[in-house]
Amino acid sequence: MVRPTMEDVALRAGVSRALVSLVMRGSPKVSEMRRSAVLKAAEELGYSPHAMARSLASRTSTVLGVMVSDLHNAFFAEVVDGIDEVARDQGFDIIINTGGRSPARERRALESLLSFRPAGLILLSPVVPATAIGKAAEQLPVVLVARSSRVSTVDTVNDDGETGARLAVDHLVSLGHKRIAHLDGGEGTQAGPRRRGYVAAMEAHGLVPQVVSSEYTDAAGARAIRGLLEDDALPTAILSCNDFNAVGAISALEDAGLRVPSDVSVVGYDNTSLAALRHVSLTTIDQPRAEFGRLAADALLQRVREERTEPVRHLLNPSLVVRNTTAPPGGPR
Amino acid sequence: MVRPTMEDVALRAGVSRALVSLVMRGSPKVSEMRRSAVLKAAEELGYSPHAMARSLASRTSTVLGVMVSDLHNAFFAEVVDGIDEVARDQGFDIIINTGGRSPARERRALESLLSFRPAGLILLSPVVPATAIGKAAEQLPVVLVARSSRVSTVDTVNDDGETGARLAVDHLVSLGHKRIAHLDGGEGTQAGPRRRGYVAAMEAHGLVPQVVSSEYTDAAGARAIRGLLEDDALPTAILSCNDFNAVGAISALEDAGLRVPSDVSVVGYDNTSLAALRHVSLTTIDQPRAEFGRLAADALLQRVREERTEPVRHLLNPSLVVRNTTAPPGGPR
DNA sequence: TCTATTGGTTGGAGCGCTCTAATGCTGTAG
DNA sequence: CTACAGCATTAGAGCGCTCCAACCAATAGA
Repeated sequence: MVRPTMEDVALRAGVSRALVSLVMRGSPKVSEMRRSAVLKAAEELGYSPHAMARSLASRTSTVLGVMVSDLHNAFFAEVVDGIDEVARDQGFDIIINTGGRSPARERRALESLLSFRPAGLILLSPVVPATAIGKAAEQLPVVLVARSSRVSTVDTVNDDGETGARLAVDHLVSLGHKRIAHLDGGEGTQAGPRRRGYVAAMEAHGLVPQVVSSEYTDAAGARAIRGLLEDDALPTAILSCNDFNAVGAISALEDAGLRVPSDVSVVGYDNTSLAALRHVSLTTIDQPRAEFGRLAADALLQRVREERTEPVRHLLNPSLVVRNTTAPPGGPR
Repeated sequence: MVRPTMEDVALRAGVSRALVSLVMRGSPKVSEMRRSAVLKAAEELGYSPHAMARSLASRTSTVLGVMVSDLHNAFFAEVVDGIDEVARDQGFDIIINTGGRSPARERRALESLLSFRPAGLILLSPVVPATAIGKAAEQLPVVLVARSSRVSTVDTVNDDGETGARLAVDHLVSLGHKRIAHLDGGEGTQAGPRRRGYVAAMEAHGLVPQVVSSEYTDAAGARAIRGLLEDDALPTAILSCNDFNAVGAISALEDAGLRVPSDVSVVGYDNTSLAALRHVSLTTIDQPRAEFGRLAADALLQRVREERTEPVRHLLNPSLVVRNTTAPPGGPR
């Protein structure tokens, strides 16, 4: 249970600790003879460098901290894939932590991440107050994904929710829909842009927006539909704030004896794996998630290397994915 | 961008570095006066301890490493919740890393985790070879979740797949089903026990098992059903190897004009959030995921504290969750 | 022959912290 | 008055590593 140190390797290879250090860091100024002797000794002892001691001594770090606000959401998994890809490529490791959507837990997770003194931090849709983010940004480079910031030392990567909502409305209008309601995401991240995009697109088509208050869950989607049914205000098409909400909406529509898409069309947002299930087969808006991760990691590494000081604000274009929950009003011909 | 050190705090509070160290570790042998002076200085400077330096100096760690084989699977998120709960409770932090189901990436993730010299390691359904796990277990306590091991220094936490499959069969039989097929998980983890449990339960009821080769995806579930339809061998009930497979099966059944559960009953396995969606509302087998995490963390911490040396093998009982995809054959009365 | 130069190698300081042993400082007993 | 606890406090070594300056051949240039 006790790992060998550089000293042990040096002793075994008959060289100095400093030389072992050079070999471990792949320095070119080591003779081939010594290098192989050191590597052999390291191999035999099962030695691997102590990341913390290294980073303590070098006053640098090859670790990027990633705070995932919600591990349950597969959305973030794909962003992490993108981050990981770029990080690994550039010789950085990542460590992940999660706050479970609770500000208190997230704060703790942040503290924990910071205590490792990583080279930089990527926060995926954080729920902590902006001040906490600002404080972290004073200590190291920070990149935000799926949350905006005005702090000039913080880079951000977001999708263009307005464009996404417009794509959905355009699609529905092109099918012939005129009465299109939006089930709103309330306080959720990105709910604002999506709502604004929806309203703007409706008005651009000369249609009357109908924003229905809802949330990012399937229960909320179902509830919103039941409300519309009671008020006799059901439109011919629904644009949900996200896929979960859309699936809840579909379920409530079917419960009421209505068919999707013959009677009502439904569009989700996010293109989660859920939407792709044949059983659901939801028309939705796709965000380039892995690209989010890649851009975030790129931006962070630029800051780490001090190649840039002015903030970057990535706004990525979403795209429409047409599946089987949208059709012309009155059903497919 | 430069964080204050203990020295800075000491200077500001007019005490020695050692005293600051005592305060930071909550030692009782510090006068109230000095303590508050130190805390005030720390607060003013925005000081927080350097976890790596601390662990280097103390030769101990308060960090638990968690390797999640697949971040895309929400199953693991709930296990992590359980781990986090226990760890936090006992003053430990967790750092997460992922291997994305690729042995090579996972190996690297493991190395990275080890380089932080955590107090212990929890591996969630790892895909690396047993030898790699054994090697890690020589250096620190290791607990495996959703994967078994015969190494005596490694603890394991698994669900009892045989019992779970039996619960499902019993449920279907009690509804009156006699022809029940199992869509098999192939090489997937836990597929074996589930298959064995299914076969044993069928035989216990005097019924003929029908194992259909499939996989842990919704496409595979659909494919298996299409095969059964072609062969004209469709039973009245299906036990899928997991929820995704079950949803694929349902979708293929509906495509063929059959109704679930009137014509065919379907049972999933895992009780993922997918199963709970009203639109799916899948009868399934629930595993106590958070409990997995809690038990894993408990077991690990026991090893870390050297309270135990003989291995622990937790085998948790799953439970049946009845929703709307099962009914008596011939439809609900 | 003597001095530069080069490339490989090494000792030692120091990163931010913990921990042990020693220190100073009361207060009380002998 | 000295002795000795008992407590709060501190100096200093050391955790495993990096990095700098110094060092030491061996070769090249004068």
